Amino acid sequence: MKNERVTVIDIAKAAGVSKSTVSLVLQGSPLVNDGTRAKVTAVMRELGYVYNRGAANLRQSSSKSKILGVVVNDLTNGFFAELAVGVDMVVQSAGFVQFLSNTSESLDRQSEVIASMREHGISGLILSPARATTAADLKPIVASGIPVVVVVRNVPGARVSSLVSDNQQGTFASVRHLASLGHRRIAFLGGFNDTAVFEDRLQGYRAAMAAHGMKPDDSLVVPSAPSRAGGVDAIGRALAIDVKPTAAVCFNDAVAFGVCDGLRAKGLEPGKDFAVVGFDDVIEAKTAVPALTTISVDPQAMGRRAAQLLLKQINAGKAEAESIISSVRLVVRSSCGAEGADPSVKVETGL
Amino acid sequence: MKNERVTVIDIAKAAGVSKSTVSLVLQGSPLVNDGTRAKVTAVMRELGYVYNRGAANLRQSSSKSKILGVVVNDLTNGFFAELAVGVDMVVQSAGFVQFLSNTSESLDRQSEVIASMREHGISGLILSPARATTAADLKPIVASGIPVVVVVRNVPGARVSSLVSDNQQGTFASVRHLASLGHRRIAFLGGFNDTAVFEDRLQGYRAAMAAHGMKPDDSLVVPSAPSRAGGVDAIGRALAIDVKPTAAVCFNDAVAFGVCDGLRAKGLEPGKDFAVVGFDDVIEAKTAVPALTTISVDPQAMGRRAAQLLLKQINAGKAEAESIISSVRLVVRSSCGAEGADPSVKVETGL
DNA sequence: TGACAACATTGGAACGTTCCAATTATTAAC
DNA sequence: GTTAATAATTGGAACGTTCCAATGTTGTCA
Repeated sequence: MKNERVTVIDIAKAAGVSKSTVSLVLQGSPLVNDGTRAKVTAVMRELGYVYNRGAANLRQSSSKSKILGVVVNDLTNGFFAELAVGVDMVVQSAGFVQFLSNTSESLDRQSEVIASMREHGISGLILSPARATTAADLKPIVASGIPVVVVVRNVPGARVSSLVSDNQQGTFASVRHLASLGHRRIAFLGGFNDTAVFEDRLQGYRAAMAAHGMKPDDSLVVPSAPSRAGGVDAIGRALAIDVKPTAAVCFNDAVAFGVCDGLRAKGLEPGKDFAVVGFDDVIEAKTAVPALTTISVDPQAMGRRAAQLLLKQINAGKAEAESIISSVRLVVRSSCGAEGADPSVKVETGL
Repeated sequence: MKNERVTVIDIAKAAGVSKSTVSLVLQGSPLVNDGTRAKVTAVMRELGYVYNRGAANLRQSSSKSKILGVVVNDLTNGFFAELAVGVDMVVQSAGFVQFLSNTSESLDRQSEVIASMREHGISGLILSPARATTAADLKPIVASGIPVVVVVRNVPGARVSSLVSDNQQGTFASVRHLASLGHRRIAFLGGFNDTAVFEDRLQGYRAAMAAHGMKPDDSLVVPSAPSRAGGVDAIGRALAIDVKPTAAVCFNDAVAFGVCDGLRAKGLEPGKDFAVVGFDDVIEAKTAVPALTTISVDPQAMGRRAAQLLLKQINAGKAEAESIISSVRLVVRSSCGAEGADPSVKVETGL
């Protein structure tokens, strides 16, 4: 009972039909008589038959393996865990199963796991790329014709589909909200200024500043590491300029928390003496003191959407690259000093 | 370049050897001449050959598929995401790849994903079982001889290996710590009293109470839903008894947060007027106000350990069931009213 | 020169499935 | 009662690899 696999031939013998008929039953073909189908399925159950997809894949085109690859850059980050759960939902209900691997931002690991997944015959890949991933890194898998959907971070120049959140819209909404509260000196704090995400968020900030009649002032833009420590640093520098800001749009929530720390260290109360807005809506944003006003991106919905897009491409048989920008919404809490003050600026999430 | 797979035969032709030799190279056999090996690998690189593990698995014993299954009950919970990352680390460095699926506590989904993974030929399974999983649910996969390691929650009666955290030791340490701070009336709050985990934690609590000369008093044990709302409820009932407790060991961190809420609602300040200890050390425990004193279980280390155990069993070829209890440690913060007061009670994590 | 290792290489069968073309059984039509 | 059409079933080749037994190639020694 332990060593011997039950195969389609064993079933055939026991049911008194040929292996071809069993195969037909397995695929739910309408060609086979209802009586035989019933007998065959009964025998399968009785003998404890387990379908061997490996063997099936060998014969069929590899795009029918019913395996997806999911590669994320940091699974310890709640954002990506949620994303993975979203993917998992639609993957499961489509009868697929997913390889999931973590790269910890390492390009080498990323290449390795993608290669390994290819050997196992994935029919598509969802990738949240490690930092500094280039189109060249994706070349092999793209050339093989396996559909790829890149999420969260774009890979410029790669001929793959992408699904990123609307960074510009996000910071635009943040600035608009702060402006509606009367702020005129609004800083943009944190983030490495050599990344595409930074560029997008900064652009949304600048557009909104212009749209609300504030003249551009680059001394208000203070990059830093996209971390809590970076936030402390950035607010320190921002408060050292001539005409001090009264509010800040931060690169992400981690920076925003750091900004709050830095403000308190200078005797200022975030949400009261200075308005702070984050980006991401991490779990702590809700429970922190003060609760953080931020841009929410609903990673789980993004995961679902990415999986749907990928499955569509797999079924279509050809990878027509498609770019989707997923909308975001402003969540007003207390760190901006106006809890629930301006619900009109909410941008609804798409999907 | 898109449709045609490069096979071992193509390599053989191009390199002027037989497919058998190419296969030998693939397996790193010492039989093959260094010159030929070099030529073959060169040709493989040149033609962009991708090893087809599916075909290989067909020929080999299925325990060499280099695929592991990982099934968790709730990936949105940071605890399990960390666990998965731990598993991923050792899985990757062993050259394996993992299927990862989420069951959302659904037994049906759990059965489905395990069946699906079996069809894909996993050589082992790490399972964090959905609530109410029984030995019968695991029967098919256990009978097939595939090694299974159950983590976090035990499945009584199943002949599988298990790795759970030391629940008894955890609550024992909590009580000891509270006793060292002078508390005599210590309650045990929250948790469904029909689960094995509840039983374990309660037992540790009782043992410690006895060990520190406090007589058993079941009115101090107040079960509830293992959630924030359950905690509010439990502390309400606990404060209604004759001789009120002055401290509580909570079933988990969620309950502990609820207990803090409930205390404040009654005008009591947690950490000052009443000592609270949690269990799990979720991320928010550090940042909450007051920061939660709790029992930390290091899920990532648990994941690594589970994966190592499973790989060991796969390599051994036979599944000798093995039970490991992973030690935990008390993290003293401010909710117990004694930040850093008693470092001597720390229990070091194993591994 | 022949015998014997040691080393390299090889053809073919096997793994469990799908797919195709071919076959048989059943019914319908004239 | 023959033919045509439909329905149900079937054997065998194929998928890309591994493994086994067999073969070829050297070199060494008597």
